[in-house]
Order: sequence, then C-alpha cells, then structure tokens
Amino acid sequence: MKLSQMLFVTLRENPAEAEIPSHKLLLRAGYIRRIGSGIYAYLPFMWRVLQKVSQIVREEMNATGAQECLLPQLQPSELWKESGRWDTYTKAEGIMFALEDRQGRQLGLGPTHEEVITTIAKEMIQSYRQLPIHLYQIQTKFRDEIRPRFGLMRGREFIMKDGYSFHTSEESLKKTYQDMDQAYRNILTRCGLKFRAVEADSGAIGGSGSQEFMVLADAGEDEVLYTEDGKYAANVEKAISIPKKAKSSPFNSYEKRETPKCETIDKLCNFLGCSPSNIVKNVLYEAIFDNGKTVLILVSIRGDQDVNEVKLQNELTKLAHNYQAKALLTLTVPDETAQKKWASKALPLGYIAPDLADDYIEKQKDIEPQFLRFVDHTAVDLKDFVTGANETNYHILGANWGKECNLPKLMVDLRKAKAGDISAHDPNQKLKTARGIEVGHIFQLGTKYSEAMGATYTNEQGEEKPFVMGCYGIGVSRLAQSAVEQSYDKDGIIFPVAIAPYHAIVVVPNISDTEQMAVAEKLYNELNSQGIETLFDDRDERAGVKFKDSELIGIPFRITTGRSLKDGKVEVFKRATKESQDININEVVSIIKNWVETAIKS
RNA sequence: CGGGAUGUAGCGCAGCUUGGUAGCGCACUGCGUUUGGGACGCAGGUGUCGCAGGUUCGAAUCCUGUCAUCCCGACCA
Repeated sequence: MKLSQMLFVTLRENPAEAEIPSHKLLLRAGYIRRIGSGIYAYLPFMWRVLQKVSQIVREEMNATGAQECLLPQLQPSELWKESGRWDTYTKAEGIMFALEDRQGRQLGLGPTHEEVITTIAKEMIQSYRQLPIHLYQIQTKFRDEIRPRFGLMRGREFIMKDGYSFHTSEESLKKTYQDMDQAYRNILTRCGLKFRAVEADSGAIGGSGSQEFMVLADAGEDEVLYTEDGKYAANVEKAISIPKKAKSSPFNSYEKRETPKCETIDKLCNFLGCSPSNIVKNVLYEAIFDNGKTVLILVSIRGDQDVNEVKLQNELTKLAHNYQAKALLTLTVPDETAQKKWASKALPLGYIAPDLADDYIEKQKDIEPQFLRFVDHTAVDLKDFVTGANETNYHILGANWGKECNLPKLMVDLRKAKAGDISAHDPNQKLKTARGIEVGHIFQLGTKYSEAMGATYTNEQGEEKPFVMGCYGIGVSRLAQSAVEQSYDKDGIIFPVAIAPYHAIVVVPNISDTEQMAVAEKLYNELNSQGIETLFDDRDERAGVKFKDSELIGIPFRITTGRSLKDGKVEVFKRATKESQDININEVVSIIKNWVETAIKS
C-alpha cells in the first residue's frame, strides 16, 4: 500500500480524551477514532491488526476441533427470560442494551451468547452421539458499560471471540477446558504478549472453575497475586492466603472507654496505642436483590484486613433465596443519603459493634428488618479485642465473643488477600502483586444454562440429561490494544511482528530523486510478491517526518533508499531495538523475509 | 448512580474574573527556499463559542436550565 493513497493522518499532540499510553498512541497513530463514548471506528491499520489477531485465534480454535459460526446480535428477550438473566442484565446496573421493535417485542443487543447457543443446542443436539461439540464466533458485542474507559480496553461495542462447548460429562468438559487453556496460551504467545493465567471468580456468568488470562501491564485494571515459585496465581478477587498473625491484645480486662474522634482504624490505633489486628472492624453494606428487597449487612472483620466485595457478593447470592430473590442486583457501602432511606435514627458511624441493634432499621416494606451479620474468620479468632460501643465517641476494649459480644452465626471467608500475605500452598512463599489486563476468560459452566432452559440430550441409557457446558472468551480488540500497552517507547508503538498491520515499510527520503524512487519501487514490489506485507512511504514529505511516522505507527522493519545507495545498499532499521544496518539491495528482500518468518514462528 | 472537571477552528489550548472587533500553536491551501530526524518565509481559508432560555443597547464572557464528554468508585472480554 502506498501511503500517498491511504487515509493516513497522524497527530503530533496527544488527544485530551486519552489517559493511558496505548490509547494515546492508537489515536495519534491513526489506528482508531472515537465516535461516541466507548464507541470507536477501527481505521485501516487497526482493522488489519484485528484481522491478524482474529486469524491467530481462529487457527488455534480450529486446531482444537472447535467450529466457527456467527450468531445474531439482536436477541429476543424470551431467551433471556428463560435463563433468568433478562432482569439482571437490563435493570439497575445491567449491561445489556435493550430495545423494543415496532410490534412491541422486547429485544436485547447481545452482550454474550449463552442463551442463543443453548437454544441452538437444545433444538439440534438430541443424542449423546453428537457430543462433545464446541462452537465459537468472532463478533462485535454490545455492553452498556457504566463507565467506558481507555479506548478499546472497555468499549461499549467491542470484538470478542466467544466459544461454547457441550458435553455429556464433567470429564469431557474438563478435557475441552484444558484444551482451551492450551489454545489461549498459544494465542497469546503467538501474538507476542507477556501474560499470566490466573484463577478467577466466575462472577455473573456463573459456574464452577474459571481461569483468566492476564496481559501484564501497569495500566491493567486488575490486580494479580502470585507466588514466585509459579505454583499460584489468582485474581485478587479470588485469591486466598494466610493472613499475618494478630498481635496479642494489650487489653486484658473489659472496659468501655471514651475515644473521641476515633472513627477510623488508624485514629483509634493511635489513640489507644494498639495494633489494627486487635480491633474488630464492622463494615456496613446495603444489598438490593432482584425482587426489590433491600438487606442491610454488617461484616465484622479484623481491623488490619479488608473485605473482598466479590466474596461477599457470592455469599449474598447463595442466601438470595432466604429473601425470596434469585439474584443480587447491587452491593454498596451506603452513603448518607442511602442511610436516610432506612435508618430510624442516626447511626453511630465509626463506633458500630457487631451486635448493632436491629431497631436502627425502620420498619418498611421491601426492607429486611434485621441486619444480616457476617463474621470473617480473622475476627472469630480474636481475644480481648477492641470494637465499637454502638455509641459515638465510645469503644469497648478487652471484649470477647460470647461474653461482651455475640458472635454472628455466619462465619465465612470474606477477607481480601494482599501482597505480603503467606501463600496457602507453601508457608515459605509470600504473595506478590502485579497489574494485568484481562484479555481471556474460560469457564466451566456446568448445567446452569442447560437446566434453566431445558436443553437436554438423550444418553446411552435413554435418559434425558442437561448438557454440561463450558464457555470461553477472548477480547480481540482489547487484546490488540493490550499489545500496544505492553510494547511502546517514547517514539510510538512497537508492534509484535505477528500482529503488526504491515511487516515492513519502504521509505524514500526524497521522492524527486529518481534513483531513490526506482530502487524503492522495486523493493516494495518484490517484498510484497514474497508475501512480506509492505507499505511504501512515497509522500512528498521531508525524511524526518517519514521516519517519525514509521516509528509512531510501529512497523517492525524499515527500509530506507537514501544515501547508502551509492554503495549499492539500503538502510534497514528494526523498530523494536532501533538497530540499523546497511544491506545490499539484492539481499535485502530475502533477509527481511527471513526476519519476518522467524519472528512469526517463535 | 455518587464525587470531581471540561465543552471556543480538524487536534491541543488561551480569552470568561472586569460584557463591546473571536485569538494562539499544530494541521490544512498556494508560492518560494530547504531536503536523513516532526524545516523556514510570505500569503490564505477555517468557527451555529455544546444547546435552550433569560438579563442587557450589546453575551464566548453574567444568570437559569439542559445535553455531551472526561477523570475517581461499583460492572467486565
């Protein structure tokens, strides 16, 4: 492609809308253009990158025996009502774009395709003889993200590969799950990315086992905890660890003491001269379930620990049926305005105890009249602890469970693991932390959707059984941007050869020099005919502009037909290392071909 | 949704406090010089000042409302 004929516009300044390096660079280099919040146009360079990533994904998926198809984006609400996800996905903090057609039918724009695929399986797969089967598609997804961010990283419209597998047994599912684990590792390796596979929470999609693939980058939205022996890595949401031991309490007799202006753990420790691990901290949460019921929650945890809200959500989801609900809609720490809606009197904030009286909750329809009380394991073991007195400016010291304070019945793990904790698998290993971008996620769904939607097959014994399912996603557009986030320098993008929009670029410093042009044209044609995807910068620009542009857009190899022509050579420059060398004109094509092939193979 | 900010030329911004001619840099067009690291000179084009209402002789500027975008939290590939 000749640059003079391309839509090629680069920006010298950073657009104000961009925050992280990859977003700035993709905008500046003319790969993407923002059309609306979280909505981007993929310009010609970007589209080539996305097609290359898609092709790698496709090859690795096909190699496992999965079959490609294309499912509808416009999905009838009935399917989602059958699976029970219509309300959670469209109401409150839901992420599905929902619309109504002229006949008044309700439709959603597909944020994911479990419902559609399960319907197909239900209709087309009748016998165990047809199983296992794995279908996937590469397609645009729509999600009404609460806050779109970072360009393609969190868009409202994005490209994703999603695959769904159907099995007769857990063993068969596990086999495909393992195949996907390997396929995903292959994909990310071929794309030239540094990544880590981590244990994950399966979240709203549900199911048992789940693993995320994280591209490591400081701008990542997720925190990964891992051990250096390589035996453990997990998303912080899921991570487990052994907390440090609590310090022994300096308060060996019970007393209620005045503690003015000690509404935070820090201030209280300073005032009393004790360790945060001597304190039982009580955190108030407000949960809203899908039937409109509001439940107030009190979590008691050791003062030096934090609550893992994902773990709390999972506990609440388990208890939803106690409130005649199916799903949890929101979980928040109620602010002042939220408290006013249900509090019968001012709460002793900062001085709450695990046994805060239920009469703080005003009797109202749709509000559970009692606190749901959880205690984390770290708080259960404490002796002679400090906690609130349920009275502003007073704490109790030297308290013990069963004596001055009742131990909540629900004892669960709600602790957030953190860097520095001792690993659960080996006491000699400590957890370390890294930031990552989640580009892939694989789930063992089990029978959640097939049961809900009555999708069954007949087994060898002639019995009707629900399908055992798995689902596997890769954010194609997110992956492409994460490659930039992981690989750039002050001059621009450094694309891995396998997913760069072009392999090489031929630069003519001076287009009015006929020899420079002739050699460049010849090399450009030869390279392309040898399968090296090559750009030709034949624009009427100064050499400096062309060099800067080629580095900004991140083409791996650059050939300049300039001053070395007098020796029968051209200058060849490697973007990643910035090394340059002069190579004979008649050798350059085969040398570059070799470089490209070597880079793509590894 | 809660907290913070911003809307002025294609992009980045100034002007607003103290109301009166809409400005700078980059980009763009033409001519000339320059020609291997985002050149220089001269000339030129470019705006519903986010939108609506109000105050005023007069509003980018003051007031009210509204919409959009971005940043910090919950959501996710």
